[in-house]
Amino acid sequence: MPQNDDQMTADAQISRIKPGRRTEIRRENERVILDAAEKVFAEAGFGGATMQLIADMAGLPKANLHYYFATKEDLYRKVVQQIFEIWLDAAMQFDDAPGPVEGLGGYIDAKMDISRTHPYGSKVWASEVMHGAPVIQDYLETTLRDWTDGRIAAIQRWIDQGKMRPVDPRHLLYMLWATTQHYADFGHQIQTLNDGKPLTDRQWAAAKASVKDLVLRGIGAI
Amino acid sequence: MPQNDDQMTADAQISRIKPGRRTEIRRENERVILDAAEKVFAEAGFGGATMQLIADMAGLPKANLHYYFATKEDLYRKVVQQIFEIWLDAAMQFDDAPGPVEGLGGYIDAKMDISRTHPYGSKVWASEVMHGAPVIQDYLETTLRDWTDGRIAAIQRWIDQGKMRPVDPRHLLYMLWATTQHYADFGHQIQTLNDGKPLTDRQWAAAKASVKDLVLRGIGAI
DNA sequence: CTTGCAGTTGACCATACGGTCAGGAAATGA
DNA sequence: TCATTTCCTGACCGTATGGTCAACTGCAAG
Repeated sequence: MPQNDDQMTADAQISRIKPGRRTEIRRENERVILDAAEKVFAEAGFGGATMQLIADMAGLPKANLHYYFATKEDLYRKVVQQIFEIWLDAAMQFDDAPGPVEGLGGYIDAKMDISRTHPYGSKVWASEVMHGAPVIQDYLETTLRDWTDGRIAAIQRWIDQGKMRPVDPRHLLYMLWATTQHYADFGHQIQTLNDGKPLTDRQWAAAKASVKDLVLRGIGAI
Repeated sequence: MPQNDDQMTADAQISRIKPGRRTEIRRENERVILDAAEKVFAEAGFGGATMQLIADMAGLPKANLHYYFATKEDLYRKVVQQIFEIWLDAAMQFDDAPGPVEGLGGYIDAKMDISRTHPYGSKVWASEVMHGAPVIQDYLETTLRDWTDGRIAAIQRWIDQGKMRPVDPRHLLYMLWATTQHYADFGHQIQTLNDGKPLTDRQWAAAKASVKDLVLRGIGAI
């Protein structure tokens, strides 16, 4: 979002905004390309995606993509990294929560929201992992592993404090990931089973409520 | 690698077995090709898979694949259909079960077993759905929809009979699919978080037990 | 205005891919 | 044995893809 402090009639003055025209162009184009790439990679897979398709969707000549991103792999890598960061941000919900109802409930809410707002990203992530994580293996082994260990400890603490039943924290986490991401990754199947129509706001709310209810009852936190 | 199953010794005698040599050759080769294709499609996606790769994995010349399967799409379609049938067979567990503990518990067991024995098939299915189900859309709209409606009715019956809490049967089904298939589709991630080693028999048993426990407690059937 | 650099793009290239085909090998039936 | 059908496969082809490049445009500093 560019800041338009004084929106005057002539754009000659407006063009002289803070971040500099050059940087602005670069940022905007990278944004457009990354968004197009995310969608195409999600819908066609890495192998099925073509630079031409991404270029068409971004409304730019193919050669221009290669000016901003050296190779197809490079572009793909940036897309996956971007998703990973969004995905990790949702994990914040977990921290400084007094108990499982707030911690896990908030985490489910956040992840369900991401499944709705970033379905393409979730699919790219899923596809990447399914293919053996060729470009994010190091993330899995460092960041994700550390994060997972930390949350398992947090859950174990809640168990020790008697705030929930003694369930295996690891498999509980897997269930959260699987269930919340399912609404993005298998969104097409869900839509087909919903008479071909996307879930309404009300249906999304019901989905969130169902997931939270099932999980929180399952761990005996309600 | 040329096929040299039985060299000169038993060749003449054994070749006169029941189903006819021709049919036998055809069946065996189709089997080998389908298995190789399932693995390659799962690991590389439809777009990333090449007929040459599948041929190499099957130990046959590429032209031979096109003798048995006209096009790449045709081969892919057969792979997906094969998976769909295995997947539907597991659904039998659901039928004529007196209550949710046997019905849902048995279904979870069956689907977890499939996730372990047919991880490639599960991934191909997931990939197909994520890409908008270009070749199995009709299956989703007919067979899968009918099956889903039937199971929802069965679950609702259990609810009406007071055998479980009143949860939304549809979202419960989604949770079962998501959770069980996660162990196949995200198997690489799970393995990475398990110190890079595949789950042992004991760990798989623990996973099954955790999933069943969480779900059956969640629906109040235990 | 001049110079220089970031951004833009049509045309082009080497490669790899899905698919074809002709002709040979092996099995089957009479 | 011979004729016919099925099976096998190296060589080949048109196309599409990722990537390159040289020429061009336009912004911005001196």
